[in-house]
Amino acid sequence: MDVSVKGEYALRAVFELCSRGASEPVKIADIAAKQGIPQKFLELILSQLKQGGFLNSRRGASGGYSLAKSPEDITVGDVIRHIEGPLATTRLSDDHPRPSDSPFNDLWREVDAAVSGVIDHTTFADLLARWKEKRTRQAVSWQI
Amino acid sequence: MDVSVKGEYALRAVFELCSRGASEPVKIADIAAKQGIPQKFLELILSQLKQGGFLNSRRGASGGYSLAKSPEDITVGDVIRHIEGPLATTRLSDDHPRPSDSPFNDLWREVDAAVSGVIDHTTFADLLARWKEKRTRQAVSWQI
DNA sequence: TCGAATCCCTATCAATTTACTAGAGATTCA
DNA sequence: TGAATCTCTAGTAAATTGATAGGGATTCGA
Repeated sequence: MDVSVKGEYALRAVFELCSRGASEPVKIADIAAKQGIPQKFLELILSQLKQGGFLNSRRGASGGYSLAKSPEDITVGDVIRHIEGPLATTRLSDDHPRPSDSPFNDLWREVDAAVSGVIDHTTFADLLARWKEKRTRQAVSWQI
Repeated sequence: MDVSVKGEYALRAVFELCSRGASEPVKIADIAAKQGIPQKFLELILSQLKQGGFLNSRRGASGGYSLAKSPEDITVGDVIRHIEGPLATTRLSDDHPRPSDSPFNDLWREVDAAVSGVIDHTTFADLLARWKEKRTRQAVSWQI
């Protein structure tokens, strides 16, 4: 699996929204600034995430984006696959076919399963929990 | 992990050499024909595999390529990494840095470990054994 | 109801990567 | 010697990536 910059921007944007609890819509400009993402590029990504049913949006003054699902119902795999398309380690195209009985087919299936095992079982609620726990551990070690 | 066409050609070429036992050097043209790989492209790949210490070569009439190691000493990971470079799911470049304490770093490490767990523990001897076993199972089911 | 703030949509683009191809040179062996 | 093979350096068309440009459509507040 290769996660493109765009893919990671999408994940960071969703994470940012998760980390703010539900509440008010957040402006693109705010997310862009907080996460260090080019704003115009982020616009495209957020719009795509909305198409995927991950986000809601509202226009106009005091508009912005908000989560359409709760963090425990969004997995990393969901977001990546929606942004990057299917995640096979080898894509078989019309131009580069591979015999259906190649010695590598089983191997690629194993790899794909291993990757899915991680990203499809990690929700943004998990990420947020780990993140918070990490931050508090750091805070404690500072005090010592 | 994304395996490029070039990467898979490299794997197929090594597999082809493994499947022929040791013996005589095999010509590029033969490997290309047997595996359906553009010959000139394969030349570059085989040369690169030689640089990596996987293959030996001999020029001239009756020349060709042969294995430099035995199949149980070559893993799929070795070959892919040598052809494709390091296999991180997200490469951090000068242009697209990520804070060293991003919430995703641990996740990417998990994914990389999961992938490595598969490809670094699969040798070409394994692939060959599985392949042979699969073929004989098919042969048996034909007879029934 | 006006207008400012925001999301929305389409188009374009430079740089890089990918998957090759071309052609000549260097070795080996018979 | 000369034919067969590997070796090396370029070049290249197509696709992808990571953006940018410039408006248009909504919404809300005053």
